[in-house]
Amino acid sequence: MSLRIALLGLLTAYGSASGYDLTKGFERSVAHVWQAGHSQIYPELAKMTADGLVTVAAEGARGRKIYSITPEGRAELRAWLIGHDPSGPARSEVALQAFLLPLLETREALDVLERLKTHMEHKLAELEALRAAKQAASAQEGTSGVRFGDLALDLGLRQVRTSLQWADDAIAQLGRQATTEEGADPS
Amino acid sequence: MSLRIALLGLLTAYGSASGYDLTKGFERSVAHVWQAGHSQIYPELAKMTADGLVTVAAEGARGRKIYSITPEGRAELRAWLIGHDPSGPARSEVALQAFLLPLLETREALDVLERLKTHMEHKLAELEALRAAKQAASAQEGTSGVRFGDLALDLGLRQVRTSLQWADDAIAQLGRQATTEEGADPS
DNA sequence: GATTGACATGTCATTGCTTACATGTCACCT
DNA sequence: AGGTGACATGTAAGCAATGACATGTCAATC
Repeated sequence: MSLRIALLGLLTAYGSASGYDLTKGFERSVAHVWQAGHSQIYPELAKMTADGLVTVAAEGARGRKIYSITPEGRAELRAWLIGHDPSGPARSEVALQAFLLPLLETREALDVLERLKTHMEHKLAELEALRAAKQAASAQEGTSGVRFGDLALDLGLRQVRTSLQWADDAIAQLGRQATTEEGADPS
Repeated sequence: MSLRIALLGLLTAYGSASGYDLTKGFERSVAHVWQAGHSQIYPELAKMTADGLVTVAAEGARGRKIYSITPEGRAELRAWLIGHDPSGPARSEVALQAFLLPLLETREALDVLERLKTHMEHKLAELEALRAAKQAASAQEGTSGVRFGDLALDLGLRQVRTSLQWADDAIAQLGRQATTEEGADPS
């Protein structure tokens, strides 16, 4: 269901777009919020056309099909935004690793945490680059107010920073434990 | 793959357990980290038995099968913890709603944010209850140090708090925008 | 003229996951 | 004796998602 919504949202933002454009859109702006490859997008667009949520407005060069959203599509999107209670299945590989970490020896656990931290630093850098790019783009036009995707980007940035902090604190905590263990048990 | 890991992890923690026990375990402790119903767990246990990662150690009353982890299973779990780079597909319905929020009118967007906030407050309460229960349990025994699931619970709590903060700030920001709009356009 | 690479759209097999169906045991209460 | 509800294990249909396969156009470079 959510894939449909994401597509309808992008289509609203773009006015009209091809499957290819939307695939690129997923790689860029929405990537940190929802993911989908072209092999999922093309069939979904076909289904949505059959359901009357989008239409092929025009066909361009190289078999390019340009979709645009229909009133039914707009209604569907609106209804989801207003009425949908997010219950997204909590599935996080990072959290799972964190959960199981005490199964490892302290040294090994520290290594894993360091790797996780590096990973998060990369992600933070990506998101900050994205924000910088957005700000540069919006400075050119005189647009003001909250723009498409801004709130989600802010949320993403905050969450990555929180995760980083957690990793730091977890490393410190395990580090303390390791040294007291050494002191208590100098084998 | 991650389901296998979660099962191996729980099995290590419990020593040995039936499919039913593991299903309950998913509802309780791991719920905020990974989810799975019994219809996914039973077949997976069968496959893992075939692959030699677990064995049926005993059969109890009511057809109860008690599984325990094998050395191969332990190795698999260890290898994943140490070597797996978490790349978990970023798919969050909350973030998607946040992303698309500017498509709504300010008033409607504020309503959605309030609902999200309530939702997050419930989740926060759940996690805090879980933490309280854990602390009570560990106070009875004299266990010290970092326990199974503690780090993940801490991460979860921090992330929910961050999300709540974000919601509050987003509400404030949209609220300001709404009042300036009224002032500029008193139709 | 040939190759490279971005553009552009699709299918298919497999795996993961959800929901519903289906069956049966055992303890306790009435 | 019958009902309820926790215990216990499975199967099957169908949707969602991934990764690999497959095909073809067009512009620019070599």
